[in-house]
Amino acid sequence: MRRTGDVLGPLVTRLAAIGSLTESDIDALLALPYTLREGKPGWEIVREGDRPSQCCLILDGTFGRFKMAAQGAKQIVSYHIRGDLPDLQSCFLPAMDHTLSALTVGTVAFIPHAAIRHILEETPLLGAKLLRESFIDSSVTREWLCNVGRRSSESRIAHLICEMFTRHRAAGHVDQFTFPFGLTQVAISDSQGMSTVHVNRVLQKLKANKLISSHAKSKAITILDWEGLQAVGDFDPRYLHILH
Amino acid sequence: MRRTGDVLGPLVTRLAAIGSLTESDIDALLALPYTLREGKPGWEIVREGDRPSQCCLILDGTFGRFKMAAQGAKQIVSYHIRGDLPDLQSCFLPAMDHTLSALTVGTVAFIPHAAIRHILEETPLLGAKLLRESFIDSSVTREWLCNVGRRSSESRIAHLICEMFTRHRAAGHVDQFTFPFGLTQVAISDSQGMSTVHVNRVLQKLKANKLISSHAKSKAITILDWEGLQAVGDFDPRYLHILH
DNA sequence: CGCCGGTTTGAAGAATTTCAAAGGGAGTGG
DNA sequence: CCACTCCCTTTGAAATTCTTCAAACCGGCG
Repeated sequence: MRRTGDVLGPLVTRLAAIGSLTESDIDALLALPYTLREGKPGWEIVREGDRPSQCCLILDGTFGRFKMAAQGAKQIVSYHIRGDLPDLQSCFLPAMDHTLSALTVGTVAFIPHAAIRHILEETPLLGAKLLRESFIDSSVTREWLCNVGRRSSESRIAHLICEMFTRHRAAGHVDQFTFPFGLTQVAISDSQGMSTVHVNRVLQKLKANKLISSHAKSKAITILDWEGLQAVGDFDPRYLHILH
Repeated sequence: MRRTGDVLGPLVTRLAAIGSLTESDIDALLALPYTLREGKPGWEIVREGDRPSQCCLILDGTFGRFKMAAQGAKQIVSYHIRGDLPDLQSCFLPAMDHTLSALTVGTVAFIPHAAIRHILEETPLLGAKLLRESFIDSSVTREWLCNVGRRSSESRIAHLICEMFTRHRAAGHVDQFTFPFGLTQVAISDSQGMSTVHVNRVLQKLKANKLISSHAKSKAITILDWEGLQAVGDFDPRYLHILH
């Protein structure tokens, strides 16, 4: 990867992981205008109902998109890490139908819609590579639906860990089988449609079965048995559409 | 709506429901090349793993996209009716990550990827209107995830009925509060992550509470109490992004 | 030191699944 | 035209998973 020292390097890394990029693609991406911003857990970058004029590129940290159901129930519909463009849709649908917020400390770059539209209209081949990111995001949401709808709680959480490991690995975030996992058990429960208590018990079970271990201090997880975890989680990475 | 007698009229109706179309947009859409095909329940139009070279426009019937989880568990991730373009993503992601199949008898038009790509590249403004359909599809999937993850079974099914009613109404398929609903209870259970037995009981409860009534013969549902059904289903149609 | 968010534990209760079987309606073949 | 079959719906009852509630614990930080 060239010039990953650039601020927008994570975007290049991400798009390169899911499609091929030409030199001029990379130049165009790295030349995008942006504004940097940092925040702590709970920071709401865009809220349901907002009509943003810029897209958000995740540079560091873990972010989530969520919707509220009746009686304060929260459903996190996706997690986002370095290189993700979680709200490209806002270029196409004016009003946000969910909220994007920070789950850990993190940094994002805001890229004006106008700059994105310019790419989509003037260089549609590069535009298609950006859109691919969004289509993969949809694919991930479908897999999550499958997870919540049809997998046991143990399988669900194993699947989530497999997914986050695979995505962090593609983002170059992984040391062997250890990767950053700053999600609280509350966040996990809100994404998997279960209670916090149950998340806690399932995590204990995964640890007891020597599939994972966690390091509270470093907020990281180590996968002890990758094959076993994938089997328990019914995990097949094809839905992530990451090039091999 | 002009020229809705045209075979591709449902596409025009759909895109007009979610965005404005110019005369030349309509002409370009109606001039798209296509192949017609009909099928019965169980017909698999595109399968997981396929690399199709055309997109599928639904002209009649109800279709579903589904994924398989371990041990034969099926998760339906979306329903599709007249005017939907359920696999526009196949223009961007070569391999299908799910299967599209017919849930009732139905008719589709296949439109070659090349023709879609031509629109996206040559008339990006019209292309954006096509893409909007896909972004709304993602929004619907997120709402389903919220449904399955965080709503009670009664709320879930009420929500589903509200959604299908609203979509059918936008497609011009509705007579007062009666609309075609050809889904079996098995299909409902596979989409809502519950057992068939439970779906049956919840439907009985909705009927007992005078929220809906069903007509087995005509495979249709009548909503008896639209306000009440929306309240039970925690339904807010904004996620459908249908213009008022 | 004490607070605070997050994690862990126990126990009771509710929602939902599973299993098993019967009932109903539409279409098919004899 | 009847009998038969198939798919879908409906019912009952037991078993299980998961939630809820309530409280304790734990570690970092002001």
